[in-house]
Amino acid sequence: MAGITSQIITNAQGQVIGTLPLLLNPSLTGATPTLPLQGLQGLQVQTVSPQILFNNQGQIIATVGNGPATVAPSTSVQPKTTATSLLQSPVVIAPSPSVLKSAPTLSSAGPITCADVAKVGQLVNKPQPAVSGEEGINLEEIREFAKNFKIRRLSLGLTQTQVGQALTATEGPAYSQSAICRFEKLDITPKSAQKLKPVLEKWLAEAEHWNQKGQQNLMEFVGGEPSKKRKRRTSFTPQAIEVLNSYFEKNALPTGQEITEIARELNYDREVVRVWFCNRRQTLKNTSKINVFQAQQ
DNA sequence: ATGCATGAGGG
DNA sequence: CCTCATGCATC
Repeated sequence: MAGITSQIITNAQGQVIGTLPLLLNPSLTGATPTLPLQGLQGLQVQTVSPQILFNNQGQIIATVGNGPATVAPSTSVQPKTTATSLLQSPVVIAPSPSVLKSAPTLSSAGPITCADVAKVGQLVNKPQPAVSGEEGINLEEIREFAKNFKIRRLSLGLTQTQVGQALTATEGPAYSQSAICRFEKLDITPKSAQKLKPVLEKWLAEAEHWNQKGQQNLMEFVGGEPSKKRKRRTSFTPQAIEVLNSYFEKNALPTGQEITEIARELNYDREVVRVWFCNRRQTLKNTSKINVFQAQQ
């Protein structure tokens, strides 16, 4: 059809609303992700350009502007992409050797920065204290990946739940649908996001690889096991929530005795009230961190 | 997508 | 007990 080289489709807000499946490039079989992309943040783009986005199940999950204006003939119109640039040739980056097998089982997720990758020759002390501690995480990189992850996940026709199940089935860190959701929304602390990123990146690379060999390989992988049961979630009444919130505003960290009193007043289990405060504080923090990412929907 | 629950780690 | 990272359960 059209041999136009299109890339990520973004809207005026800089949000990605569509992309192209990268299954049509013959030369990239497993060397696409986990690439040491430096200045370029466009690992999501390849060549080709269908106007319909469909997953490996043959389902159409999105249409890339079914109008005659989205994909202009020779005008690679670029609405307002904030970061992603389209300076990418049809050829893939490089046959990254063994970058695919990394085991970030725990923290210490090396804050590999663009600069570091560029100097893989010597690998000396990193003169970059910028990436350290709590607020030294590569936020924009994570943000970029989160956005990408979702697009590619959808291209594979997988739901957050399936990814979670697959992640649990595979070796390595396991995560749930909740985690996937929160990651995509960046409704987590930068630290968590940084830890999750390599895991998802690796998994996604493999998933795309299997997808090329046949969707069945991919699907058999997405198994899923039943799960354990747990205490039923307490549901506070709107009134109780109001009272709790008012207390929280006055004091987000009530003492044990105060908690006891509040619990008695509302007639809820003391432990439940205590946990409510804990969660409230945590939610507040995570919500605040979002501003750091400043990229919510 | 989000609320409450769980558990590990730290004091 | 708290914080934090996560997840089951539920909206």
